[in-house]
Amino acid sequence: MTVRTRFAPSPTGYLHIGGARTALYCWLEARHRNGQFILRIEDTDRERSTEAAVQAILDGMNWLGLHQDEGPFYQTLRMERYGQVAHDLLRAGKAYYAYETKEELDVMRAAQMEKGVKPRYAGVYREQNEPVRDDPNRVIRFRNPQSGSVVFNDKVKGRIEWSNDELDDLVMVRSDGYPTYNFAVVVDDIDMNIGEVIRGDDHVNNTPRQINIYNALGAKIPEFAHLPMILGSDGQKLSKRHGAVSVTQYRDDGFLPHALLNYLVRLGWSHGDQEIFSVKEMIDLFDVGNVNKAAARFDLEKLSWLNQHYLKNDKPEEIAPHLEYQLRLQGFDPTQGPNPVDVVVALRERAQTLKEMAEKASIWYGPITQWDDAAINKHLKAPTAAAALTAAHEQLAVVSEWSVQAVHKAIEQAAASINEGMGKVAQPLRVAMTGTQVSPSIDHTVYLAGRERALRRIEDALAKAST
RNA sequence: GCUCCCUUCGUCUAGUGGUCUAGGACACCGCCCUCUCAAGGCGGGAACACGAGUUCGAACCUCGUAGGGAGCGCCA
Repeated sequence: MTVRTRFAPSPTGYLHIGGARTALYCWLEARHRNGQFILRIEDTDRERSTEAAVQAILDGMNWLGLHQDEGPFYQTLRMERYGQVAHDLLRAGKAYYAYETKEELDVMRAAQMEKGVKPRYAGVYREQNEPVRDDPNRVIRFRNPQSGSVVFNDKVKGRIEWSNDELDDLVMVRSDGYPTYNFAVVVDDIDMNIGEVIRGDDHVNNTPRQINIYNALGAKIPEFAHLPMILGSDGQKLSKRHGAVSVTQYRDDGFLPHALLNYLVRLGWSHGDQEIFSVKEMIDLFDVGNVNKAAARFDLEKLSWLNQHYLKNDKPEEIAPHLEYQLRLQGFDPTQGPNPVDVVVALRERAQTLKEMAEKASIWYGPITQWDDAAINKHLKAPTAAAALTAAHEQLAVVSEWSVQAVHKAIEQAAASINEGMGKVAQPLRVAMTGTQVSPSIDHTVYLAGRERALRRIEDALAKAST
């Protein structure tokens, strides 16, 4: 028997880090157990759901490569079905109509809070058996059992027991005819044959009431796995202040999807001491039963480390398209400079993100915009600078085939010709090429500039050196 | 207020009664390498929230305390 899991976001905003991890775990669990992964959009809250949010979620999932086997299904397209199930429950006496106004309910709750008891529905309609009547306040409530308790074995939290007298008669169908979350999920999960419900642990409290609905419907109860939250680096709830926003923001900040996936899979789950996981390894090794119970903090530095790990270890040809995306994002034309593959090779040990890489690469795709005065004074105005630059210019001008090796050799010869070490030539040259004293190895730095641009920059530097 | 959940280095975690003077990774510090910056190599400091109990023996089991979180909607 195969397992079906689902990711069921409500489209009220972008796909954030917590949601992405939930999606990843659902996807991994389905793949690991050879099952199906279903995507469902929970859009019954018409006030807050937007089409743009749906698109943002789809974009995020797509970028991460978490492709669903079925869906996306939209709850608003299943209205008829919810109505039908609600009426079945009504007919069976397991649900009833109630007519309190929101104000009446508020008063009820406030009074209970004041008395120090847990606020629960305590209206009259449960017992009154009121027939259907036309009333703008008419809702359908679930007749929750009043005694006994609900027990379930959460795959991450363990055994959880909930007394039924903690639960009240929740609204299943609102006065506007739309189903509420707790009712719609159960109907959907039954209809979609979801065998394992994996979601954030803010839903543990809802689980007992949902189990009661499963029972009322005579349906098989799925397995549950409630994932702990992801906190910001300060231990507080994730919010915009942490910069931890939509997953596509991580794309634009220069992270590789695989790096984010690897980071997320290790946040709350582990396999011994292993830190690096290919997607295949994740699928093979992941088991939602091994997920930690405690919330974890999001650590951008570790994500960055992983990102650089993949920058260094993936094939440069695979990284290059991502770098091109960044270059364009920063307003550069990747065709007006060196092959991005070569840039990746030169910079991958010097940048943790593609954004950083593109910033450092800007000098090869456009003019030097930042001149470091200290660098000019120290290296271009050094006593040997002019001679070194002139020698380099001579040697580079006659290199027959422009390659990293040939450039390296030319610079060596330039140094030899003026009886100086590499440093005396490399540093002025570096400033000439970049405007700063920091860059990749000098041969790569010159090579990537291209011969014409390199020679021109040496001439410009010579001019600067003499002023 | 009530209910439920959580607690190992700064952070992510290993650990399921003896092999733990608690292991790995990120970060941090030092050294080496070096044309700059990195990357890399080597080394270092750093944790079982607290208190009782069970046991020959507890990071691991039980209870309590403290701290943190979630929920108590015609939101999801």
